[in-house]
Amino acid sequence: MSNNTLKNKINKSLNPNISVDCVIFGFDGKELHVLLIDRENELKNVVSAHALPGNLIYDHENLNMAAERVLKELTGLSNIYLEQFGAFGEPNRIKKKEDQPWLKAVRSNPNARVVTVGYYSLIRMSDYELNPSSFAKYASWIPLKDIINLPFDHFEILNNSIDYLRSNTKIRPVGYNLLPKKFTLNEMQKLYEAIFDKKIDNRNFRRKIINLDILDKLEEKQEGVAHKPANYYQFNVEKYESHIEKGFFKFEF
Amino acid sequence: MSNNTLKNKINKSLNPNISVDCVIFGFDGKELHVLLIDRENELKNVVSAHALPGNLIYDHENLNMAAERVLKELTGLSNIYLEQFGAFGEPNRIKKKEDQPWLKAVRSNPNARVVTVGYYSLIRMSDYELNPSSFAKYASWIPLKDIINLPFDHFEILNNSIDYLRSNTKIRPVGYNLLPKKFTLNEMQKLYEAIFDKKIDNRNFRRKIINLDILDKLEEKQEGVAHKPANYYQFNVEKYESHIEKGFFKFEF
DNA sequence: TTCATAAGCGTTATAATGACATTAAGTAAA
DNA sequence: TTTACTTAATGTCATTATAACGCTTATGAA
Repeated sequence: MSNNTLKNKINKSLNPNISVDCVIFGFDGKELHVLLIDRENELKNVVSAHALPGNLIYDHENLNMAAERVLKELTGLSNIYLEQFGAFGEPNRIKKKEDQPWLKAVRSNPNARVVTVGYYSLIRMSDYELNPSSFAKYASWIPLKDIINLPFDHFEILNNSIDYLRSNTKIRPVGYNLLPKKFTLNEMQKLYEAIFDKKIDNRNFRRKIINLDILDKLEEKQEGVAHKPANYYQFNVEKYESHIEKGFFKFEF
Repeated sequence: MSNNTLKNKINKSLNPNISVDCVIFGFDGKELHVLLIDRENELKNVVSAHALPGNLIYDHENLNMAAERVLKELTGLSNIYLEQFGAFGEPNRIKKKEDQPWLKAVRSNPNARVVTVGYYSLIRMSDYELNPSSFAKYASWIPLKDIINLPFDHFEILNNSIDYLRSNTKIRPVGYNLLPKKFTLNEMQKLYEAIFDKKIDNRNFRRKIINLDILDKLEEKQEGVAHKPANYYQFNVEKYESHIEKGFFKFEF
């Protein structure tokens, strides 16, 4: 084996100690959902069938690339903007007894100590529902409120990601990756209500979001609805980006 | 070797793939400083003598523990509250040519791919100046503005930590770990000015910080100063904690 | 005594906030 | 064609937060 071939081989190898886990949030217009993989495909009778999509990284890829790859491999999703929100490194984080069978089934080195880096993303649920890849059947949207435990430290990771999402949402606008291209202000408000899990006054929400000056009001209105049709809006990407660049602004209710 | 001894040996081993790096900020009343280690002690003629204190983690410790240990080993500092601000995992982050001699000098596996987790802390500079441990001579406070490059990706890590510190400071009060136990409002203002690198109106600063209701005004005043002596304040830990618990508040100028 | 220095206080005009109720525009059903 | 139903959309007001601004005070030093 030449030096080069060896090098390639090394570079393509999974690093036994570092993984990424992805928390993918979706919004169906009513509540937040999380995309979880169904481990029954790999092992019957696992204690908790669902888990965050995650896996070891390759030595030749950076953490973002790894998160994107792993997400694609496990759910079929690609071209997703992922944001890192924390590293999780308790030495016993994957040592729980009930998690061992699954680890042994999928890892060549199931006893290695693994530090994982958490990534999260907000996506349009419809994108995933409409374009299932061959892998898609192994993952599904679970309403956030129905998730009461997860294997490993995934439940802790999930809770961390929610905190992060909320913090983030308070200091920059959210929804560009989560709402449809065209959306009504009420749809956007519903999203904020879902994220913060509380009712928001509609007049104040509108005033505030309009004053941010990151949305363009379109000519188009809803059609075929049995009530006053709502105006469609879309993000003005330029203003939106510059707003995020410029930094913080308060966005609380 | 018994199974147990083997286990202990494994548990006590450095993980070749995961490190922590610490960005320790200090404040001397005027400007922010960063605690950097001096690598000349380990290798003469390194391109950049200074580096962030950091090293590989042990398999038996979690990331926080590792950061605390590494910091202690390299600088003598202990009992420091460290906060994670990000993971850095570019595959080539420690592959720069000029960094290789040092790596070869200090690492048993200098070619391993290492993902590092960044921690930062704010401490009273005087604590470190007054209590140098035997290791202390290998580290020193460098004014932030004088740091123009660092080995590996440490400069990027440093810049990330500054962003994080600023973001953090905008949404929660800072200074509990950075200011002396007793401090004047002007000292606190100077700290905020150092963090944001801008002048703040003193009347508005006072109003805002007082309204937060996290400080206790002490009876004590400055003594021996050639001007009106300032009142000392201290953090009211209970109110301070509950403020942080409760969550966000805007603190901008 | 006065000088230099930083401390500490207060007002005002403007902007942002939260609380609150009614009208408008469309479809569906009677 | 009228009425009912549903969600969209708008405005005011009292309160609070903000930014901008200048003067007085307490002390040690000269």
